[in-house]
Amino acid sequence: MRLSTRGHYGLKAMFDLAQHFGADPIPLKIVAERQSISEHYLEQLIAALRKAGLVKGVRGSQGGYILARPPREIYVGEIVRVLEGSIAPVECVSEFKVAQCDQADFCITRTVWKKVRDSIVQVLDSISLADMCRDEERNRQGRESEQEITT
Amino acid sequence: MRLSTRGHYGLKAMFDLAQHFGADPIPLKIVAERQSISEHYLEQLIAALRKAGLVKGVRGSQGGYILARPPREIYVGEIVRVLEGSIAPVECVSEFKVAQCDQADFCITRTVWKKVRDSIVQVLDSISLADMCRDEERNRQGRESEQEITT
DNA sequence: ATAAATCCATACTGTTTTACTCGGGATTTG
DNA sequence: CAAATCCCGAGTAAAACAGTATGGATTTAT
Repeated sequence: MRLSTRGHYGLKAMFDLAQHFGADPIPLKIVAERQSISEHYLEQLIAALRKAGLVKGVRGSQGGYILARPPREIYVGEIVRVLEGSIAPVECVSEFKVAQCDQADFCITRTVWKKVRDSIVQVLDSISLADMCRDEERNRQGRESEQEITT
Repeated sequence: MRLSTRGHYGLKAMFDLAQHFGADPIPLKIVAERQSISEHYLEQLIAALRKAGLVKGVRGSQGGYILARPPREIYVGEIVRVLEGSIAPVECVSEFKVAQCDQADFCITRTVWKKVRDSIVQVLDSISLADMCRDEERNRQGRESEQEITT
């Protein structure tokens, strides 16, 4: 019941772009370094995200990547779907494909997986990159005030 | 974001044992046939379930497998954990192992995966085999009364 | 105009996991 | 004793994973 590194790294990278969201594009090299991901590998992942319209690439020197929409309009669910495919614990409850299992209508185990899928979707589609940035900010402040107390 | 066939088949088999739960053990051959699973492969899965104390094996002719506890006391989450390991979309939010990621405390993407994990756990740990049998029964009756109307 | 920085694209590769298969031994019942 | 069944360990082909490698296209700075 694992995500591959694609979704894992991809979200890290998108979160990085969200944290540094602004007018200027951010070179992938920087993102890869900050997030400790192989640059070449990350290139493949971001290519998928670009084709899906989640980021824009700016070529040439001083180029880089920039979110195609503001962080508040990009949800984790979108990112995961692009990089991992349909969110579904087993194939017969895929969000996209039609179920080819002949007992689909009767199969009770299937309803279990559907419930799992729906609960995952509910979580992923309710968290935006902006939400994550806000949480990060809160965490950071929490850590800093702890520092003040102990210092 | 997929389950392997281990969890998928394993739940099917356990549900089959629950549906036919009684005094007599059920040969794996029957379960495998009913659920369309390779018998040899299922043997490996049920071995794990037996070692985990979820089913009991009865050797010899007229032998088979039987649930170690009544269906109402066996939850889907247990079965999945035995066959798939800790429920966790990424390793750093495993239920068991300690996180070895050095930025664990700070990493915001990690909190996303934690939320996903918790929502999956909540679903899987709230459905018992008895719940599934009850749903199956309801479904069956629904289909039958539909038949009556249309006939 | 050229060099550097960056994105973009395709192909290749070693390792691990998956989903089995195979062969045989141990135990119980009729 | 024979049949049915559980029990156990090894082997294996194919796919997926997690990258590498190589080089071309485009833009900016000097």
